[in-house]
Amino acid sequence: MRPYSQVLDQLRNAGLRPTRQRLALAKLLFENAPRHVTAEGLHGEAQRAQVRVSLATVYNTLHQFTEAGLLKEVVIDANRSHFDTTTTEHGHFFFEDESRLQDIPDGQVELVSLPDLPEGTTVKSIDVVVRLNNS
Amino acid sequence: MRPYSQVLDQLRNAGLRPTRQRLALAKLLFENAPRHVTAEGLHGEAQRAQVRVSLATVYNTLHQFTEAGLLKEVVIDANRSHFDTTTTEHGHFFFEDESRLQDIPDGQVELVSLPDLPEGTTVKSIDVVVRLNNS
DNA sequence: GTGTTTGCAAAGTGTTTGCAATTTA
DNA sequence: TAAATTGCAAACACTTTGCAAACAC
Repeated sequence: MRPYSQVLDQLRNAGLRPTRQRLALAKLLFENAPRHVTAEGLHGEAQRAQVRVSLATVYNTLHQFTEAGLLKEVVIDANRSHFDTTTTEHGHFFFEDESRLQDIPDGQVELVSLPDLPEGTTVKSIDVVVRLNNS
Repeated sequence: MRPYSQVLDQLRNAGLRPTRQRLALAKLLFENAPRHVTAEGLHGEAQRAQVRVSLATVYNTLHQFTEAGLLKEVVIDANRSHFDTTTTEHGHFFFEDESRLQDIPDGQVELVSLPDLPEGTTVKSIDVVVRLNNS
């Protein structure tokens, strides 16, 4: 839950100018958070909301927001990149038939323990995905 | 651990003719199992082993083997498809800096419990990925 | 022989990039 | 007005596909 009002500050802190496009995309993303988007999907939404923004800019913006810590990229789907407004650690359901992502409520997918790490490595993230089929 | 000798039978059972290309790829895959490959990587290996096989055939073969249950596709990397000779449930380390995959030993990444599933769904698989950075 | 498989090259898909025009500070 | 950002179209990387030739049974 990241109030949209904080977003402007976070853009500034990340050295990102609050352009019309970024603000519009941030609004779509964070006023409806928590949520998951693909570039294509967010672009379509923007168009439907009468926001003129190119697909290239949507891609750039998603990556910039990710670098700024506003989003987390979720690698789950061989065909498409997904982004999540929730950046804290949590698991995902992935509906294979619809290529749709859904958060697993906190506390429902804890690991028994952290595995022994290979020498000279640090954990970047731990991703738990429960892949689901209909029926 | 799937002995290479079983592979011929499994190809037959899957209705796949044991062609020169399939046998050669199966040999590379299962004589060195457990292991992880990408299409590009396996193709390179085949060439180095003097096996003439096209990249298109490598792709086709990897998918056919996956459908036949000989391999499991691991979606972990936004840029490339990875395949694993171990088809039973287990976690993975992913070395982000090298785009390399490694199995987590059995028992080191168990979940405390299965989360409540959304209505009308069944679990296809549960994927646990520990993403690692060097140092 | 008949149906399957292969390899090539072309097409496809999602994503990134170069650069001129535009916008922001 | 200097630097950042956008949008377009082209380029890209990986993957899939159509089809004629080669192969398996």
